[in-house]
Amino acid sequence: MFKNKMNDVQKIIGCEMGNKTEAKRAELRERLIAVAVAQIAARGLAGLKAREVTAEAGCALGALYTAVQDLDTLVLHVNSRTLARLGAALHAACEGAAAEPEARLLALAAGYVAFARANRRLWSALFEHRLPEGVETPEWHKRDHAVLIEEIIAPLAQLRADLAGEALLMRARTTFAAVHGVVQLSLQGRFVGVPEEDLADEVAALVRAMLRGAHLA
Amino acid sequence: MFKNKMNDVQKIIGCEMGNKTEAKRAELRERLIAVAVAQIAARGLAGLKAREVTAEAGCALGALYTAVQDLDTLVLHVNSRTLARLGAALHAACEGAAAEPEARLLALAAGYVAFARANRRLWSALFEHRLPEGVETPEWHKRDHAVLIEEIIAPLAQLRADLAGEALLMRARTTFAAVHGVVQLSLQGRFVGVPEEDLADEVAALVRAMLRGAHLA
DNA sequence: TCGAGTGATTGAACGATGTTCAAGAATAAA
DNA sequence: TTTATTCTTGAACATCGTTCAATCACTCGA
Repeated sequence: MFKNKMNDVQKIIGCEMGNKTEAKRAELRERLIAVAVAQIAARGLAGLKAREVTAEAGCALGALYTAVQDLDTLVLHVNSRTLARLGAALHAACEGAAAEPEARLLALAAGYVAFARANRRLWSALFEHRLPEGVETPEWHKRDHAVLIEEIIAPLAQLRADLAGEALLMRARTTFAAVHGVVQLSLQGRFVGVPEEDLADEVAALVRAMLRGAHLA
Repeated sequence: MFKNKMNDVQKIIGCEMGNKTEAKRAELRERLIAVAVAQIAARGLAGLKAREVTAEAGCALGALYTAVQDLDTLVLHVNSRTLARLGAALHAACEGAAAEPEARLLALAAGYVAFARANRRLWSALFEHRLPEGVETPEWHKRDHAVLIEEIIAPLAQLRADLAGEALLMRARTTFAAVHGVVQLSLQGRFVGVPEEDLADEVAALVRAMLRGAHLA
């Protein structure tokens, strides 16, 4: 009866699964994610529909639920892709700047603004999306968020030799969150947001103010 | 044929409408808003359902669409109530602080953090809610957002005598947005957010850094 | 007071949506 | 080839917001 039944470990590792099945499943998942990226980029997170994604990916509606767990999980995959691209953009911005920590942090903030403007809907989806209450974000996706603060830490450490470890990490998070807040309210077109044409200047002014303040701490 | 038909102006002013009808309509709207406030406070914005709201308010499902335009419009009314309470809280925080502008801005930020924590879901709804694409926020609701930056302007003007008018307003928006960003990412429990127990301290540190930086501008 | 006219209320119906599932097809192991 | 297992399919289901024809309540002039 259990002759051909894989146990849980084998399922997870997938070592006994046929190559054809495995490959097709992976390819379908890839296609679904690519289509979802396109849909969110074109019509926003709320414009992502299970029926449209599967139709465009060339599979039945139900196939989505074997390729990925959920429509929510599909969004997480899309967000992971976006975070990877954002991470690359921030890394490039940092590398391209002068070595002084002030210049690096200003370049990072400018890079963040540029990426958000150039990838509005995909960037918005990163923070619009909410899992249903009680559902915890899977670990593989949590880790992908690290790119948002990774590049901040080194230049911030140079400016704040008194900070290290947890305290430094915390200040990096706060710095990112402050810049992010200005960008988000502006690009959402909120009443209290800064007009988009002034966004870059205001973010630069904010970063400079934070840096001068930090310097004297 | 048109003997009893009110024209548009009369409709808007409502002077020819019977008192009973008018009163009932207003009372129903009030009840719906109150129930919606309770539902969002209890289960979040996503937990607001037309059928539950109307059932709890004691009216039929369809009545919601004569009392308010939309479920979205009902949320706007809820948000306006929340903004009014938030405005009062910020005003009180400002009044209760010392006269020095630094103390006032720190008190405002602390008041914002306290309100957000004490009214999590209602506060979240202020920024979670999005109107369908292409639908513009009505003017009456836009105005209610002013409370978010009103109290910031005076103390900020004292610190930055070089700023006035549009430039001052813009810097007030940026200051709010920066603080808001830190609070939002933290209370959402995002990976890059500051742990909630450190939120108050981090926000205070951010405000102090921005103030010192602004001082030297 | 009364009757016609107007708008409000009702709840069934509609369309859209995410998700499930039984049946059939495809694949892998024996 | 045979058999067990998994994948695929698309109809069905549950749950939304919203509409609408029928009914009701109210207002106002006569």
